[in-house]
Amino acid sequence: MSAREKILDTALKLFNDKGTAAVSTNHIAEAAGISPGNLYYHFRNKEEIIRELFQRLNTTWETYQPLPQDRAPIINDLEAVIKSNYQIIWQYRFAYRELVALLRQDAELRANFLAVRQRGYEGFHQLLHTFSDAGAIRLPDDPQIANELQEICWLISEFWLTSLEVNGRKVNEAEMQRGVNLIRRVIQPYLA
Amino acid sequence: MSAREKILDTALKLFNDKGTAAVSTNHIAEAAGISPGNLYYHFRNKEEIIRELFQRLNTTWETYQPLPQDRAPIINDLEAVIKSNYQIIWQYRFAYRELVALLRQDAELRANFLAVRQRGYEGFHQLLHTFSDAGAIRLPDDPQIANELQEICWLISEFWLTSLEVNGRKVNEAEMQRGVNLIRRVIQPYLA
DNA sequence: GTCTATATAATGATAGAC
DNA sequence: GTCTATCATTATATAGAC
Repeated sequence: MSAREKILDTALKLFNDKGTAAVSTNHIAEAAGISPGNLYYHFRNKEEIIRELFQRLNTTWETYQPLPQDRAPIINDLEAVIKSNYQIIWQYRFAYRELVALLRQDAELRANFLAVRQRGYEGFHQLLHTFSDAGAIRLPDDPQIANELQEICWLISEFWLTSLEVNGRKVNEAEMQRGVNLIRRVIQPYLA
Repeated sequence: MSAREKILDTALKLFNDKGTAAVSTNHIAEAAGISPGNLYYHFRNKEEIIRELFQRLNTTWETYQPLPQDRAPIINDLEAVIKSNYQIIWQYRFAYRELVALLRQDAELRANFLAVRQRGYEGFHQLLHTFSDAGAIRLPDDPQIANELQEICWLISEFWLTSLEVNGRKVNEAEMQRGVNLIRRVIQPYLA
C-alpha cells in the first residue's frame, strides 16, 4: 500500500476513534509508521487529509447502486437501502459526528459534500416514487406531506447512529435494524 | 458581573460560534477582557469550563416546566413544549453539535448529562400519556409502537437544528416551526 | 481576585540529506 | 519518496507581585 493510502486509512481510523480535534498530523504519521516530514510531502495539512476522506465518502455515495435493477422493488429492498446507508455512515462516522464544524471551516469541502448530499436526497425522492409506482407503498397525495415524510426518514438515516452513540449504545447490526424499524414506523400508515 | 460569569458567558458564545476545538483558554480570556492567569484562577482548564456550561444546561432542563398546570393540556401545548426545547438546544448548540466527542472525553460530564437526559426522556413519556389521557392524542395500544413513535419524536427534537445547520439554513422561528411540523406529522396518524 | 511573566509541551510546517 | 533535524507558533498551566 502506498504511503498516501496508508495515511488516509490511518487518519480515518484515528478520526473515528478520537475525533479530528484530538488527532494531530504527528499522531497520524506515527500510527501510519512514517515520518511527519513524509506526511507533509503527501498532504499540505490536516485539512487536506480530511478533504480527501470526504472525497472518498462522496465517491462512495455517488457510485452506490442501492436497488436491484432486474426486477420491481419490494418494500424489503427499502430496508436494504437504509441498512447500506448506515454502513457507509458508520465507516465515516467522524464526518457525521462533526459535520457542522467540519463543513463550516472548509468552504470547498462544504460545497462538494452538500452537492453530493443533495443528489442523494433527490435520489431518495426518486426511490420513494419508484416504490410507490411498484405498489410497495402508497405515498400521500399531498406532496407537502410526502416531502415531510421524506425529510423525517432522511433525518433518521443521517442521525440514528449518532443518536445511538449519544445514548452510549454499541452500534451493531441489531441497533441498525432498530433504526430501520423507526423509518418503517414513519411510513407504516402509508404502506399499501 | 463576576469574572466567573463573564468567562462562562464568553466561552458559551465562542463555543457556539467556532466550536470547542478552535477556542483556547487564551481566546476566552481575551474575549472576556481578563488575563489568562485569572481564567486559571477560576477554572482548572477548558474541560472544567465545558463541564460548568453543561451544568447550566442540565439545570435549565431540570427546572423547565413545560406544561400549564391550571388546565388540561391541548395539542397546541405539545407544540409549545417542542419549541421551548428547540430554544434551549439552540442556546447550547455547541453541546449538541459535538455531543459524541464531548461526552466521550469526560466521564463525569457524560454521567450527569445522560442522567438528566434520561429524566427528560421519561418526562416526555409522561407528557405523551398526559396528552393521551386528556384526549388530545390517541396513543397506539401496542406499547412497542408508542415507544417507537416517542423515539422518533425525540430524535427529531434533538437533531433538527443540527440538520438545519448541515443544510446551511438559517435557524429561525420559521425553521423551528418546520421542525415542530415534522413531529406533528409523525403523530398525525395517531391524533384523536 | 487579578495581573504580568514565564515555563513546558504540543502542533504545524519546512529544509536539506539520502 | 522518505527521512532527520529543526523552528516558529500556539496552548496549557503555574509562580509570584500587587
